[in-house]
Amino acid sequence: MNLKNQVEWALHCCSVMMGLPQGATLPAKVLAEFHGVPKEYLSKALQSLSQQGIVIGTLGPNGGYRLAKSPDEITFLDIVEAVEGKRSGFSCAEIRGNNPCLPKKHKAGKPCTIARYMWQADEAWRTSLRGVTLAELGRQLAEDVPAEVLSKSHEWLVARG
Amino acid sequence: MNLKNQVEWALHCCSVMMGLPQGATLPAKVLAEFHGVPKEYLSKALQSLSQQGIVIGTLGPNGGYRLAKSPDEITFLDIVEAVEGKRSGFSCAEIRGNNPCLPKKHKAGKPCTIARYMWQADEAWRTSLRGVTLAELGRQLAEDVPAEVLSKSHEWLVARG
DNA sequence: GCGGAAGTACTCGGATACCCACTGTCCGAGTAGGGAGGG
DNA sequence: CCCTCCCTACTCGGACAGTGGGTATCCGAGTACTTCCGC
Repeated sequence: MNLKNQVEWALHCCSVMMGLPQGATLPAKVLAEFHGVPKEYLSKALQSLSQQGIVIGTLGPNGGYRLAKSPDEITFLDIVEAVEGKRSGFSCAEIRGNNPCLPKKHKAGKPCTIARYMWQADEAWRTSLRGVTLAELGRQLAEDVPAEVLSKSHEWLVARG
Repeated sequence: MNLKNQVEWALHCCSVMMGLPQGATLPAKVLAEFHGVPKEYLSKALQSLSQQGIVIGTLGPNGGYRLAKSPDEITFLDIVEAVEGKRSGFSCAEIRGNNPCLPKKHKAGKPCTIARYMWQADEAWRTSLRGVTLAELGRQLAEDVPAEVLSKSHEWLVARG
């Protein structure tokens, strides 16, 4: 049940886009170089983010991506769902319906009890992700990463953006 | 990031094994018939449960599987982890290490900030699953499923076990 | 009639093919900027 | 000198192969029951 690598890449990309000056953009090529991942493949993740309205892609020279919303309006869940899809990790195949003792009358009452518990856990996962915004990530990064590295990275990105 | 079908099957199998008389066993063949799934493949899930000490497999005629512990000592998490593995769904590839602005000195301090948040969500998921025991599932099933269906299923299984 | 041993049928357990989705890559559509030419 | 038009180069966006894990299946190892034979 591994999440795709794209999820990790998308999160890191949003993280660096957060530090951009207002209106500035970063091309996928630069983001890929910065993270050491294949450019063409990373662009697929960015496309997903673009389709979900999390980032905005601009064409032409000096084009690229930038965040579509304020960092405190973008949660981890938004990014994860954009790349990974919104449906639950647990899919109920309704195998209880194969029970030979079940009357033909398709009761179709509540959803499967087991699935409910699994979805409940899934919701706990989503709630946890929903509680973390990009702004929060930015504050935490400022604590974890040396200021020098942050500023040098910032310059490196702006110079190439 | 879908979970395997095996997880669903394993949960359902544990659910029906819970109702067995003390010491009685259910062969994989019967469990497969009851749930309408391929026997040979289901047995792989049961093997995983067996290796984790959740169920006990008995060989020979009248052999089969039975729970290894009391239903209130078995959680959803035990079953899910037995089939799906214990490692987190999010794997950090440490792409932050590819940052060209990073000094050569490998700081290797805290783990990646982004990964920490993802693992935190993963832990919330596990905590939710850890809070549901088979006994709890049994109580909920007694509410959701008509008593007639439960008793007929019970008879059907005991007759073939 | 009783005990023991061999045979048998049934079970689990691991080893073996198949297939879809994630991974990785490519090329085309579209646009913004720059330069050349004319007024 | 300034405006307009065209061209180029760069960007994103969708379409195309390769590979690993999940899915499905098979056959062998091992055991408990049954049955048969000898005592």
